[in-house]
Amino acid sequence: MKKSFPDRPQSDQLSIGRLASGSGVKIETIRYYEKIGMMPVPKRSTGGQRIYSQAALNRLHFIRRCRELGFTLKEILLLLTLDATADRSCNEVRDVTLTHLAQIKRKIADLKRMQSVLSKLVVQCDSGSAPACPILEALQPANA
Amino acid sequence: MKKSFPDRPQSDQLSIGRLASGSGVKIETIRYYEKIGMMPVPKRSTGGQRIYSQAALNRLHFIRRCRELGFTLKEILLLLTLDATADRSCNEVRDVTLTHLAQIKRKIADLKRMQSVLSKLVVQCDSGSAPACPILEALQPANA
DNA sequence: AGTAATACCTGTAGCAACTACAGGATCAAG
DNA sequence: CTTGATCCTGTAGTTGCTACAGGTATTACT
Repeated sequence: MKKSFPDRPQSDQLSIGRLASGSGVKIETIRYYEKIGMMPVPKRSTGGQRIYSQAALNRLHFIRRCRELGFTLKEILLLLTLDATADRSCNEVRDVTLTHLAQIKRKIADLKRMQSVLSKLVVQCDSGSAPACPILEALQPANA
Repeated sequence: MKKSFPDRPQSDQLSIGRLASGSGVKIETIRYYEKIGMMPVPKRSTGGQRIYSQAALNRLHFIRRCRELGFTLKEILLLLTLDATADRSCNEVRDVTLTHLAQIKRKIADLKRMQSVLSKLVVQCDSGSAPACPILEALQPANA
């Protein structure tokens, strides 16, 4: 009775390949996520291949976006479980995000310091005023 | 004739512990560096314990500073061999550094983007104007 | 229906740059 | 001479993947 396409049995039945191309997460990474418990264990075809639902795609999207924003998998798992818990978890989500934001700010500050140090060294290098390489000299413990 | 201290046999003879405390690099890390060829194989005492020279301390210092500036071990090894090669290696050192600087700039830009996205989300959260958690919603693929 | 080209499977090992044991041996000091 | 600190080797864990190898399933085409 159901007019299901043979190649796309149901619109919410996805092979791992489709899930990968649909989410921008590589196949190996999806299997890895399954292994470490980031993604639930999916159904299998009679031949043993993984079959995913739309919900899996949503979850993967969420994970990918969070990763792009620099969240660790642990943090993302926390966000996902908070999401499932629902209720007044908003504050906790906000806390996770704020903590993460603080880390980002620290990293930016660190990188800027590096940038400034290295830029100065390169400028000295460019001026060609030094007899030896000023970069190497600057990194030496002293002129021992 | 030499008035050498028993606990510091020669001023340039260092145990791995002293090398560690003197350089700020942990003992395990020093052994790891030896294993992967970042640090040369040191002499040993009759009992088999590692004995380092001042030169080893200098090298470790150099490595640590470069690490603090975000260079990878591979890059540092390159810098060290360039240093040994001496000659007109200054340009090559400059190239390594410039490449690294470009990477740093890219990282800063990425982090700033993250920061801006996350900050906006938290602000929405703070306003309390949303019915559900705006952070989680924003990360969802759509309002499916 | 047959066959070839994909796509998928499991399991393992590798990457960077360490860190953390376990289970001993050695060394310095009282 | 004994205690306690330091050191030894070797292995496994961390994070977040990626890359095989060697085999099975599915799909597309004729």
